[in-house]
Amino acid sequence: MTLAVAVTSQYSDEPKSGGIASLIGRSILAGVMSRSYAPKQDVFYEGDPRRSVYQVESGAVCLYKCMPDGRRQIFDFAFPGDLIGLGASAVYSCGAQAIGSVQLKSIPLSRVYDMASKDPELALGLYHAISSELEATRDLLLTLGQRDATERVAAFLLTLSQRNVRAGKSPCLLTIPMTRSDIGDLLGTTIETVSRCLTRLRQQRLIDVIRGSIIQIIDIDGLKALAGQMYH
Amino acid sequence: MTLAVAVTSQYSDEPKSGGIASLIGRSILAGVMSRSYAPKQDVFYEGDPRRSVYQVESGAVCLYKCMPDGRRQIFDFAFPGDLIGLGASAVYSCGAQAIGSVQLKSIPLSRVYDMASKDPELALGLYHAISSELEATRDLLLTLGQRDATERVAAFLLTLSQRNVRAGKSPCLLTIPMTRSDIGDLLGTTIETVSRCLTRLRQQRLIDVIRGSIIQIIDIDGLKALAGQMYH
DNA sequence: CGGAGGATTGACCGGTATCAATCACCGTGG
DNA sequence: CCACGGTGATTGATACCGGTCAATCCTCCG
Repeated sequence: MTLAVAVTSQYSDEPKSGGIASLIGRSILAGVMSRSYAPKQDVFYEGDPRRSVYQVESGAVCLYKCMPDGRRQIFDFAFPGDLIGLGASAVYSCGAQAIGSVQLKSIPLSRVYDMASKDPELALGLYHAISSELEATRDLLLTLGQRDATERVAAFLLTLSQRNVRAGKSPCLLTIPMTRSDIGDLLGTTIETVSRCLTRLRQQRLIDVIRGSIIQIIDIDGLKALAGQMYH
Repeated sequence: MTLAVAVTSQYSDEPKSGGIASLIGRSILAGVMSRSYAPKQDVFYEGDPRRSVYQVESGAVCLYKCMPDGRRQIFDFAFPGDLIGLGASAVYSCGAQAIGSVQLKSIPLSRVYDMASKDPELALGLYHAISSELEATRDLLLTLGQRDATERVAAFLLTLSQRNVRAGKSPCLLTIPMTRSDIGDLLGTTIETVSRCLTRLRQQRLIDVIRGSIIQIIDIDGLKALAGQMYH
């Protein structure tokens, strides 16, 4: 059995950075104190020198990039266990901002690379972590390029559902920590459209909006069908 | 000087896989025979077991994913020197198809991983290669999520321009190997809209469409301004 | 020269952005 | 404990960008 197969089977089912996160967690992040961030507080800005990698302990962080005129595109939300800040270039290629109150562990990138240069398994772990991010980003790209507004919202809810499953929680009871504006900036639409799509999904008896920030999925298969499958 | 800095400075300016490509090229791909692919021929399909990594010798390849109903999202075009097929999961997460006639070198992934498991520098090189892909994908995501049709086409032309520069060619004389349909599937619009935006850019004296597949950029700064900067 | 595929242009329509008003939720202070 | 205020969410009316359908044009080859 080659390392390729071993590595692949180890990480292929990780939606995001779970595999490498635990790897780094075991070898490096263990014992590191976590720091608190207030809602809306920036963890790092796009263009800052890339000094640290962070692991979310609690709360949610969004990764985004802004255009000169203020338009904002969110690339992903990071939840407990996820790593943020990995990348090849010398500066962060996107900013990171706390959604609510957040706790993060941080580790100097130089130390990560230092260890990775002596430990091929760790280096390949970094490779796999970024690969997973790339796949998730491509999925979102497919969503923005090909799906209409309702399908986008459905797809978004399904990724939240999958994250719940990964975290050992119910796939159908979603707590939404981010605002409609954040969702809009992720899906390339507006607050109003997100809201309208949610009511449409509610009217179709696919979901139930318990309290704005709490959404219950009633018909997850119907939701998957609407989003265009691909969520096996 | 830590390895982190060394590695960063070595790769940070590579828009895509140039750094790792040359690294792999030197160590592995040297001497490998290249194989020809006919226009529209598939290199690999989404879902195929991930066995090989390819380097484009000549021509252009598109990476894409299709939805059940036939909608297609192109993630990127690969040009000579670019690597395709890297990734963490056991199967290809997207398909690859030749745009015109194409020549590719291929190398078994197992061999790459085999070497990477003994050579941390190579492993970190894979990490950097994927990181660059991620950054390019995020840029496209920003384009699809936030820019209108004309801005998207402008941004697309500018990335082609940058690739030209990277290949040592003129930044303002673009040869477009892909069809309008391909461009539309990259930008999340239709053939007609792409065409209309090109004529609009022509009317604004920003470009000149020499012959459908040959476009001259007249005012590259104007084009950058229209796309919303970010192309320093 | 003629045919075929791709590109352009036009007419029309629908989905989504925009602008605006109302509503719901939650923390604060009376 | 309740009234109040502020922020975020929902809903409605309207405009417009871009998708769709259709016709014509261009370019490349046979």
